[in-house]
Amino acid sequence: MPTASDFERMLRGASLRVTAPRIAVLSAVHTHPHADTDSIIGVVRQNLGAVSHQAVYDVLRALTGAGLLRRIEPQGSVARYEARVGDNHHHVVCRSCGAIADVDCAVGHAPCMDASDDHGFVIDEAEVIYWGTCPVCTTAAKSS
Amino acid sequence: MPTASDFERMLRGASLRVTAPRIAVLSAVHTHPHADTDSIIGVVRQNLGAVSHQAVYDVLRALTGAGLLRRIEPQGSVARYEARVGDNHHHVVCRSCGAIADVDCAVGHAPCMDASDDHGFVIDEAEVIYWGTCPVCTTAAKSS
DNA sequence: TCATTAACTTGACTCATTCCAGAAAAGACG
DNA sequence: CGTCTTTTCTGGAATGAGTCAAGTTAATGA
Repeated sequence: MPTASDFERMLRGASLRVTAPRIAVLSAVHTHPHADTDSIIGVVRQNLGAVSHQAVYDVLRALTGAGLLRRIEPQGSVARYEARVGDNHHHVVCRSCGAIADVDCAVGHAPCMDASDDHGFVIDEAEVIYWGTCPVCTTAAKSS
Repeated sequence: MPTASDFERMLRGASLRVTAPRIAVLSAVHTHPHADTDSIIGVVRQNLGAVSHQAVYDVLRALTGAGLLRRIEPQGSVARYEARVGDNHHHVVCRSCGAIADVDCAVGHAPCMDASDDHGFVIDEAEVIYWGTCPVCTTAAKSS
């Protein structure tokens, strides 16, 4: 788990100013992967006290733009954030409870990047979302 | 292009009642692939006159649930609908203008279905979105 | 044709996210 | 260390896609 000074280094590395809300948000996303904005606000407030929701939205956007965070928003869900960036990985989402888990890319280095017919598009990223049922919900469904 | 009676047959096949709004929505989505809800409302009203937005939302949900339409919502975009269902295909989205194009699945029958570590999830669908720049925006960027 | 039940209308409402303007703090520089 | 400039934070209002609820209308099937 990165420390506050690690977060500070990350911010400086991205030429972003170092502020308490930013460190708190970074830390919150690291400890709560795939959390939605509201949960992040809650965690940040637990650590810092009063922080406006606007500040958290701003920080999330700034950090996402700087590449320190990644924003994901599966259908039917609000925006969620995660700290794993730069390694091409994807997600499994549970249709029943909305749980999200990370999935490393199945097919090697730059996978799924081959569209059969790209219609002239210049493709720079392939985003994959697996839909299914998580272990908990699968068990619950069987026993009912 | 399917006719009104084709749409009627599709609705009956899904044991849904045949109503003017439903046929109009089906037709609108067929003629305007990847249209958002608002555009669909516009097209439907051009054909039928007054139709409440609620009716269109209801119809879209009913038809999506019945498998006659498919709902897609790329990040940063509102919900969009398309009529191509049942054939595993994906989408390319232009980062610049938001244009969407269909892409047939690159890797054969049930592709991308192999997550390297599924965390115990039972996966039933893999959704792929390619991000890039469409031909129009690529050209525009070059000439500037 | 009539009864039943699903679908549509209207209008208010929710809720994530964004916009705005002023106050505060951070970093740079002398 | 103190001032200046820029960026960030606060608080509140606004936006907009989508939903809820109650009542009316119309499709279906006997």
